Amino acid sequence: MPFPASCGNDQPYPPFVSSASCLAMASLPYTTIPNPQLSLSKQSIPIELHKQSQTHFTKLQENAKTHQILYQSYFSHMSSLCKQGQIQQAVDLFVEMEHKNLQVCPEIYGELLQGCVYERALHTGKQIHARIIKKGGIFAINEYIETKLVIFYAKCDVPEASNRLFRRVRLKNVFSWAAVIGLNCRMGFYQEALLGFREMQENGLLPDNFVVPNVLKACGALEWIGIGKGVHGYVVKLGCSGCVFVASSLVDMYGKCGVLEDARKVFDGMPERNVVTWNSVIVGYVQNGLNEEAIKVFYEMKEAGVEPTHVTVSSLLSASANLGALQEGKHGHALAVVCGLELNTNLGSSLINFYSKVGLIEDAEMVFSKMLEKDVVTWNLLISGYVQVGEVDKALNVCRLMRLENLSFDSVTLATLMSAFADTRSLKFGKVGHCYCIRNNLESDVVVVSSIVDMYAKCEKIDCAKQVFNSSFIRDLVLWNTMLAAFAELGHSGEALKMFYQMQLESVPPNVISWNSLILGFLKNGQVNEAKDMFWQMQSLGVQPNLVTWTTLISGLAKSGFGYEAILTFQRMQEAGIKPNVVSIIGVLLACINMASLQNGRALHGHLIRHSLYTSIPIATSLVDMYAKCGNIDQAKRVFDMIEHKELPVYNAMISSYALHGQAVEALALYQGLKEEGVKPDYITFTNALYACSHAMMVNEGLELFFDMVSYHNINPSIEHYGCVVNLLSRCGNLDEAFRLIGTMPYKPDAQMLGSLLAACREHNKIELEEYLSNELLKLQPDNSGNYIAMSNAYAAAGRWDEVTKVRQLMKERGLRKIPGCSWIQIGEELHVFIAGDISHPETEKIYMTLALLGMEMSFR
DNA sequence: ATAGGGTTAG
Repeated sequence: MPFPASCGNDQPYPPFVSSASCLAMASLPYTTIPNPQLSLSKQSIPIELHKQSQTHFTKLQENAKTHQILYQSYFSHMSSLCKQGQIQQAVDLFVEMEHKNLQVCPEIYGELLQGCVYERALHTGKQIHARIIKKGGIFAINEYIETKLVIFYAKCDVPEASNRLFRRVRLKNVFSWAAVIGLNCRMGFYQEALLGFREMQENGLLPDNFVVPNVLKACGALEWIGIGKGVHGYVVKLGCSGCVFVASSLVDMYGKCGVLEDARKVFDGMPERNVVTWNSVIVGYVQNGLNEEAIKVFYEMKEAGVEPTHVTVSSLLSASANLGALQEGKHGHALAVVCGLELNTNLGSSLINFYSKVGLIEDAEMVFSKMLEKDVVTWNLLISGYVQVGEVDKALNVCRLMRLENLSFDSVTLATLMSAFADTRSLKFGKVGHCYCIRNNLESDVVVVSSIVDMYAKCEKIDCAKQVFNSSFIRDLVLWNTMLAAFAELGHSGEALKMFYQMQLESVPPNVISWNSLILGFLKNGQVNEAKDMFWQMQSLGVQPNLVTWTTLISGLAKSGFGYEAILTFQRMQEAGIKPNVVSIIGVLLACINMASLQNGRALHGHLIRHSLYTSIPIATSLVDMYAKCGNIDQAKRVFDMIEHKELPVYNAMISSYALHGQAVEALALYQGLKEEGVKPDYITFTNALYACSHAMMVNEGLELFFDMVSYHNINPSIEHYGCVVNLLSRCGNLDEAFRLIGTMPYKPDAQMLGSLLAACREHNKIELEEYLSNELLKLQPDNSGNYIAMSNAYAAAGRWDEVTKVRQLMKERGLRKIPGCSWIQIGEELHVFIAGDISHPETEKIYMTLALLGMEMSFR
């Protein structure tokens, strides 16, 4: 009994009431509904028919002689208006009927309420309800009207009224049950929906294919797979498993519960499928992280010739975004355009998400500007897009625009922003964000709390992080891991271990990430054996190490001086079937550097080429670094030359290599070269180039570089930059110039700078300055015994032997162990030596030997 | 009956 969806003039149509049939109907009891087919759906009423009814109505009104005929004509016209969605006109007509004192029957209220349901006209419906109550009698206690009222309130999303009325109805039918269960589903009261389903069956009513989809939706939302399977069995027994609606709901339910095998089984067994069925499978795969599968099904769907909808494209875009699949996502966008899909908030948001995940932020911006309607999700996605490419300022600007649109931030906005503040170490903004969360009750969201804790941890405020962590009463795995990682990063392995135990006491089982952080904490604290122990423990407890675990171990071993073991671990990782990525390869190259083993480095290079792992620029950059630091600058240059599209990091690595090998001319030539290639140098470039100059004592070139950096590249020099120039100037004997520079720089001179000045003073015989500098240096690093020696030497040089004795005394008092046997200094041809106490001290003996070799005379005091 | 966004480890 399908009713034609379209109603062109060429289509034969059931005749509407003719005047004759109207008269015939007039003799029937007035409860008769003119044409049962017409009550199916409001869209079914064609305009033509409506006009017909209008003419009939006027004609009848003129001719109507009897009360009943008039009533009937009103009724059918009103019913027609209701189904047209013109509820207000219908009500007006009703009022007119009352004025004419026409006797109305309960069905007329039912008809009006149905009209209100179509239009979701809550206010009008309430007025009708009020009239029903006012009328009382059979109108107020009429099961037909009561059921209609239940459905009306249910469809208008007023659960209180709907449930109260529903409880009063003695004879509950499938329709009212369906309405109430549906309402509970829409409101998110899934358990109530399922309880209703049970109660309905207990009352002996058979659920139909209108109720079942809602029940399955509730099962899916609650992830109650047991009940879901039960309903599946029930559906089969009822014989409605062939219904597309029911079967699609089953697919969706299994997908939501994560049982994709069963979802697929239902899907494969379906005799008839529609778009929703296909969409449900695709969505199921995407929501369970099986993005490749989702894309595969999408292509199968295309093959089957099914026209995609918004849902299809949205899901395809999600899968593409998760995989970073550029082609597929762009295909999705093209498809949306070709199919003429309107750019609604969902589709637009999916597009923005896709484009920002693959790094095409301009395309994301374009989609955003084309969208007519935007909601919080849309705005959040644009903000997140900017954060992902590191444009935090732009993200903040979008926040401002969002506020101008009178939209307020939600927990997603804040979590995104906090992660940006964590990445950029912006404590100030982070604090502002935290305050916003407190004011707007966003601290009740665990995700937000995690992002706040992480922000404080990354901004080196571990106490604040811990405080926020402690004040949160919901602690999920991610929050625990955030706190654990914070302690691990600092090398506070004891605290990390405490977190690790405590989370288990609070019934949160650790995952790979927890183990990885624990291992990192030990490695950062130099506890290599403990780290290795944890690596075995996790495996014996059934947690498989992943790429990050192996990489953590490899880099940690390399940094702790266990280069050989790091290389072995790298091999074992591959034996375990894990393919190395950029980070792990860089880690193992670091091992070669720390071992200064050119042999291992070469072998590794060969291995990378044989296994096609030598693909990315970061790896090539590390290779350059490795060859240079292992002593082979020529090989470093060869690797460098082989890189096709050179970017800044590669140049920086090569310049640093030249600097390391004292090849300042080559370093400066490369600096000129990168500028000619249109590459913009950064502060690292200048650090390396300045080191090269200072090493080669190229004063003019060094000063020119410094000038270039400040004037043409707008780079604020760091203390390291100043240090290079100060070193350069002082070593060339231009101490005055060096001190002038120190006077203008916005930093306090650090130990390294003072040390290099001290050395220059020594070289150039500036004894007074040496004394001053060693004093300053000692203030900076009171625990460094080398500084005491420098100071003692300075006093010795000045012949102030009393002061030397005092320094020795001071050292002893402070418990500094490495006390050398003597201080000595050569002034002109004269050598001054101070021997402290033990003359057989190894240091003293060393000096005797040296002096003897130099053929110098010694004067003692 | 089906769709879009955020937090943790190398």
